[in-house]
Amino acid sequence: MNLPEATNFIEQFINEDLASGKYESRGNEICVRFPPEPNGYLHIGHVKALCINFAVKEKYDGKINLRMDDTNPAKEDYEYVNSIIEAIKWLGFEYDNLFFASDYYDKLYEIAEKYIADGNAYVCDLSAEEITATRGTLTEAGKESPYRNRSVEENLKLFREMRAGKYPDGAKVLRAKIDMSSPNLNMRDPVIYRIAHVPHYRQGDKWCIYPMYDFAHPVSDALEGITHSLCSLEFENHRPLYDWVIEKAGFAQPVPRQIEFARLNITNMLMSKRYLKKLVDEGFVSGWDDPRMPTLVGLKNRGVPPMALRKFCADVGVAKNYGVVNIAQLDECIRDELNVSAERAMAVTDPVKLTVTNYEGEEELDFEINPTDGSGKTRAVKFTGSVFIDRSDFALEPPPKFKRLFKGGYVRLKAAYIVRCDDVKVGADGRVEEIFCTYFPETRSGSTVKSDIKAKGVIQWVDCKYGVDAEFKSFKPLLTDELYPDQDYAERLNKDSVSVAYGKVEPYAANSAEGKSFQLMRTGYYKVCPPENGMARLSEIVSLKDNFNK
RNA sequence: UGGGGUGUCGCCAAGCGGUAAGGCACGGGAUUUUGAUUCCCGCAUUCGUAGGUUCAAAUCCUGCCACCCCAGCCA
Repeated sequence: MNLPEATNFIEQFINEDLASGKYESRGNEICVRFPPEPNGYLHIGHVKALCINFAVKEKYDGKINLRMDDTNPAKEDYEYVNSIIEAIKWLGFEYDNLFFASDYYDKLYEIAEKYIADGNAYVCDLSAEEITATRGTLTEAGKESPYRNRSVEENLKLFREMRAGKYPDGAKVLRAKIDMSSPNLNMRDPVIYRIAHVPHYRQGDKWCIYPMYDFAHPVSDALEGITHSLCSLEFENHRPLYDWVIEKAGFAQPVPRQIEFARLNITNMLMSKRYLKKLVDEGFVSGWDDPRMPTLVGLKNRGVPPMALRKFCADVGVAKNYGVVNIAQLDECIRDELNVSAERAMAVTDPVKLTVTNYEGEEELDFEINPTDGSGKTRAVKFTGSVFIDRSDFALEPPPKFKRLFKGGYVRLKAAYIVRCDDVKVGADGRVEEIFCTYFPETRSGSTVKSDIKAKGVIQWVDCKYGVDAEFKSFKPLLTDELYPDQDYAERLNKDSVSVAYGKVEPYAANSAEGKSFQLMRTGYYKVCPPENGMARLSEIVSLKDNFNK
């Protein structure tokens, strides 16, 4: 199932809770949730959270909810919720329920009134700037708001008026009454409701006050009966508030427990929604699904198999250390998946003509579709004795250990014959223009005839008569020097991030369905794109390992 | 300088008092009609650091050092 095994410390907490008998009243059912805010597309960083949560669900035979954490109407939209649902489906995950925090607005409001009634919340008239100014600093306590001790009646009246739309944005907020001198800034009377005369994509104009994350999230978890609320490290400081909110709301035991883990970082991969959105908005990429994007649609569009992403997360594991995984590890997972699933095809990205001078006519040869899947299946490849080979497969002056072709040398044309290079036509500029060879009929691929002729290497080729013109596009990753570049990042990210080569490819690959992936031998894994003016087009998913050029 | 976290191989990461898993990367070898794959083999006497407790410590205690997070009416 490709689920992370290393959920170790998370499992430890869950096991503790289970052992304590905390969940006996609920049949010991473990319930988790994946709570994205629908304000952007899911990216590879989210896959980690998804994998961890689904691993827990699987391990404990529990339940998992997908919950849209949509409490900020200014940023959210259906476009995003749909994309999130599709991305999760693409990864092959099946959640038990789809919920929306916005469906809890009534309940949330009710709890807010309870807070007021219990003296745990108050309406504050301070401006945002004033609240910031009175919050104190890391080392100094904050000052209590002059509105902190309003009566329950007044608070209730004011809060209801806020809801009724009597006040403009920013005029008032509802604050939790906790401790202005807490060393944890999150406990210094955090705002839990703000006024925003902004229509909500699902609730329309029903509300003009919206709950804040710190209030809505714990309550949502509790309402759904979540037992373990897994989130990233930056919420550690919020945990006391998380617990406070649930306790004061009066939820019955067992209440959810928040557990934090380190989020995923990958070298050379930008993982901040904010920057990704900027790349899209400013047109540096074609969209959220641009193949250079680390979004799931981007990765999908590039041709990355979903299971490669899952395996990657499983390999990387879960911990609380801040870490940056080398992208080589991701690439390896992608190759690993494609190695057994992608058919092989021959292509040359820098063609040089090779003529077999003693060959006449044409024939069909058997070409193994995928030597690693154990099927042994072959397909036919036409050969006319006149082919293109890659420039890098021939050397005027072969370097040591060179296994490919050079004058006087022997090499096997993959799936065909061993040939010997007799002559080379070199242009005035020193470039090889054509290679002339002799072939040996008894060395035909698959032949049982014994032959003393041996070749050290095998090279690929595309027949001159049948080969198809092709464009090979490669995407370099969106490079960053640091994780969150301050400026010029978009220019740098975009610079040279696409490169194109033109060459020849077998008609088999050229005529394959769009989206099919091939391993272009000794080059990389490529995805078939729709052809344009008679030219086949393939785009790189990930390059192959190359021990020679290293 | 307050609080909350984290420090184990180049990069992730197990380990929870009994003498350092695994993956990626790297190096070497074997097989190979992809210099791919596969397959072997190697790769931390050492766990941020300094002390202490113990027959025994990466694991317990103490001090120190480094890095990350927190002062949104974002999530």
